Amino acid sequence: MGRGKIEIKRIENSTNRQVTFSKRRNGIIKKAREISVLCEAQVSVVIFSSSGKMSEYCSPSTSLPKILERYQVNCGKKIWDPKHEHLSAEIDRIKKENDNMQIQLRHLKGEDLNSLQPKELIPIEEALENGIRGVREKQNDFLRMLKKNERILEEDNKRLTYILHHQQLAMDENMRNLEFAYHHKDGDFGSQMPMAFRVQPIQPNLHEDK
Amino acid sequence: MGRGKIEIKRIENSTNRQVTFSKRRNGIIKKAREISVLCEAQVSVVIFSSSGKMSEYCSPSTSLPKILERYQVNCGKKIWDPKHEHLSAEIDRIKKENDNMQIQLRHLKGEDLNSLQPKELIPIEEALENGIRGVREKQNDFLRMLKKNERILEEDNKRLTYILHHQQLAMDENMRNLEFAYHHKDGDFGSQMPMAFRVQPIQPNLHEDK
DNA sequence: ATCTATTTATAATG
DNA sequence: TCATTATAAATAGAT
Repeated sequence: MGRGKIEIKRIENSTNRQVTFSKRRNGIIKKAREISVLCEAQVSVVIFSSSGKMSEYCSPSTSLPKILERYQVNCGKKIWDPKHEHLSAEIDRIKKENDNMQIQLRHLKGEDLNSLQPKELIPIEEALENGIRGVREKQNDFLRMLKKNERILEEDNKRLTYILHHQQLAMDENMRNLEFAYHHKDGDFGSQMPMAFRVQPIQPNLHEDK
Repeated sequence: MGRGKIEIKRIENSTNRQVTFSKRRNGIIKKAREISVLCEAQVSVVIFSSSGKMSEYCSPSTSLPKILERYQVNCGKKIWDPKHEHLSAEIDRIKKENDNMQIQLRHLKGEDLNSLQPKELIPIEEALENGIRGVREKQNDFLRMLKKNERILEEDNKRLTYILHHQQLAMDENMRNLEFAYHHKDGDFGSQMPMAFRVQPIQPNLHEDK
């Protein structure tokens, strides 16, 4: 139905194929809609283009799950059975894996050792020794880091204290000079110098955080 | 498309409706087959007549479950049945459990410790110490058992050696008596006494087995 | 997208 | 249900 007749075989020209797909897909979906109205049929159409785009039609008053339900009842094919089997197998596989790990864990925790032969204890002992070595190493790393941090902070502290001390001395000197100057001009102006200007050395609690 | 145009609305005449259904159903399925060949599309069509009769088309090289799988992936709608959902949930649960154990195991083996805080190392260390204590205890048990076994075997050995020694003496005594008797009767019959009767003490290698 | 010559589907009929 | 056929609808190819 068109300017020329076409054979029903793959359309090689990709543009043509794409165009034909669009037209015919619309055609099918229109027909599906029509038959469902004209004849009270329940229709489900799902179409994937070669590029993966999906189109769908489903009669009003129903839904894909309902259609599938009827499908299974009707033709006896269990649509989901293969999927179920696959999932069940997967579960078995994972559970087995799980059990093995469970056993390994219990052994490492020193439980259920009665079922083991003396030779089987050796790799477990080695693993535990490796483990404890690793953990202790990490702990030492942390300790070293803390110590180093502490040392740096202490040095900072010392430096700051030193600077503060010298500032203090300088300020005291200034004060004395000011007081001297004002006493010898027009009275004790120096006594109005606010206390806030006096520097207080502080000891921040630097060792506590992180 | 026919002798007359028809409105797209329910066909009231039931015979007519049935006939139209047959024709249009064939038409749709033909079109579905055509588009899937012409355009490499994957198509699934399921049609129920008002009387409940089912017709189906599915592109070659695919199947309803596959189409539905893609459908779900595409539009996100969950159309699988409760059983399926249950299994999926189960898998998720077990996988999570698995991951947790995996992490625990790796930590106990002293791996992946960098992601941990110092405080988190403490329970791991304790678990490892417990574990190694358990393993060493078991090893000591085995050792004690072996020592005990050895002691028992040694005592047995001593006892057996003692008995053998006395049997030897008794047999030597008998031999002498026999030789004496035969020398004084009709010749040296005693020299034909087979050597096999002479008892050899044996030292079975009891410490090696098990 | 839109157009149109032609093919195809199908409504009516037997 | 099947075959025929006149006509509506779909669409291939062109623009």
